[in-house]
Amino acid sequence: MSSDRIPEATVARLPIYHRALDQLSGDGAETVSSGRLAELTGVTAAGVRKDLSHLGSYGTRGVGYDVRYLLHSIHEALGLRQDWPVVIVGVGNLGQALVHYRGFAERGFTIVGLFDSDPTKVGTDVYGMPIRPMDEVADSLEGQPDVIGVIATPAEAAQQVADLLVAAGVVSILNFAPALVSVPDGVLVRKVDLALEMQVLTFYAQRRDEPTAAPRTAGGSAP
Amino acid sequence: MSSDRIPEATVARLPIYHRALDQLSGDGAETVSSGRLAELTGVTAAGVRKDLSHLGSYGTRGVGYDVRYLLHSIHEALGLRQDWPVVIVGVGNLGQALVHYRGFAERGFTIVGLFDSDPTKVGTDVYGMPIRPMDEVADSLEGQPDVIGVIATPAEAAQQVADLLVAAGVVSILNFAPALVSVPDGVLVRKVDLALEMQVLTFYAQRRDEPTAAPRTAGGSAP
DNA sequence: GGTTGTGAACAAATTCACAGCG
DNA sequence: CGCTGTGAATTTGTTCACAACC
Repeated sequence: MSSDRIPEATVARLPIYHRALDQLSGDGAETVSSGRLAELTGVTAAGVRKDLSHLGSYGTRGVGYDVRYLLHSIHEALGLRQDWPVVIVGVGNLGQALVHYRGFAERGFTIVGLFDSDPTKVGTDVYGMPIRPMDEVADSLEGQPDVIGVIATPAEAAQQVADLLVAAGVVSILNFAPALVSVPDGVLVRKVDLALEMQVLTFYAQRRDEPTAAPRTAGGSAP
Repeated sequence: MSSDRIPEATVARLPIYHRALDQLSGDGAETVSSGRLAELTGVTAAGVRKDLSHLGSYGTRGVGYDVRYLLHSIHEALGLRQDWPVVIVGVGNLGQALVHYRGFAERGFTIVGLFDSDPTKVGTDVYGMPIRPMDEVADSLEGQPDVIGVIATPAEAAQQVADLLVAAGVVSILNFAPALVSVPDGVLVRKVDLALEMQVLTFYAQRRDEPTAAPRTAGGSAP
């Protein structure tokens, strides 16, 4: 159903479909079946159909989905029509990796500011962008709506940085620091924890040969 | 129940409890209640109790959980008693970020090899570790059991690298490339997608002021 | 008193299976 | 005939509420 609210689990898979469709589109494919999308994404065919049905994007029975139309629908649904300004706080290796990350620019994320508390970093450039001191965060966002703040600092600084970002008017935060940050209502936070997935992996790895539990060839948000 | 299989959702939260307990332990706390753990992790108190009940780790009614004992239990459950050797393939910014990542060494992950296909990188050092050519992956893992392979290459190379790792005997893979990799049965794969969470964020961000769906202050695996 | 452990109720997500349609 | 869309069944996960216990 098109008008229903899209389930969280489905939302988490939309970027995966988006990527697959992007590739299919680049390869010149006109249509794609749920079965083929299943292969490309690791979701089951029925799962693909259910997910897509929430978008209201109609496929054609006996044929499949129109690649360009579906890509467009998901693009819109994810809010990727507009460009999203991003500020990155903490320009260590992870921060730099994010600056260089191709996927960002490709998907409409524009980095508008880099900030770090380390005075030896402030003033230097990363990819032509100057690293600025923390106390300039608020000023630099003056008048910019819908800015996404990225926390790429050590865990200890995370809450402080989150407070700073919120004070500067940021309403969406992606937190790479391995720490829980609390924010006022109305501010969205999502977190990515590099070590967490590794630890989940060891949980299943050590049980690999035991007769017990069936693990999974699953990914962070796959099958 | 101690003997039941631990639900996947619970497993995904164990590292979060582990971190909170690590901190509590460092602060000298002897016991902790499910309510306090809830505050520290963003899980509900009842959720904490249910999760911990799967470990069979008994708390004490009226008192709470013994911090050190619980930390130990989770440590064991996650398989962190042993040291896990890790090879990183792809030493771009992300690969380097992983090499520098404090959390890794702290949790018993030891990087035993860095590999890259770029000849200008091969031979150079990162943090005292030499970057080696791809064709040495198999040799370098000779006789090493339980190695975890990390894919930190661009998407195009991911499948190829996965094949290489599997051929070298790796049975657990953490994939940071935004691509699905397929592996034989018995090989575990988990994936982390840096851009995915950002796109999920924009999905909810654009709906922020609409009268519709209630978003979430949720994180990748939180409330 | 405070806090755990858990069955029972509820909600969300996945899988099945098939009718419906091009 | 092939493939979508979807109700129904199933599984998985979360929340509630309270008895059991220190």
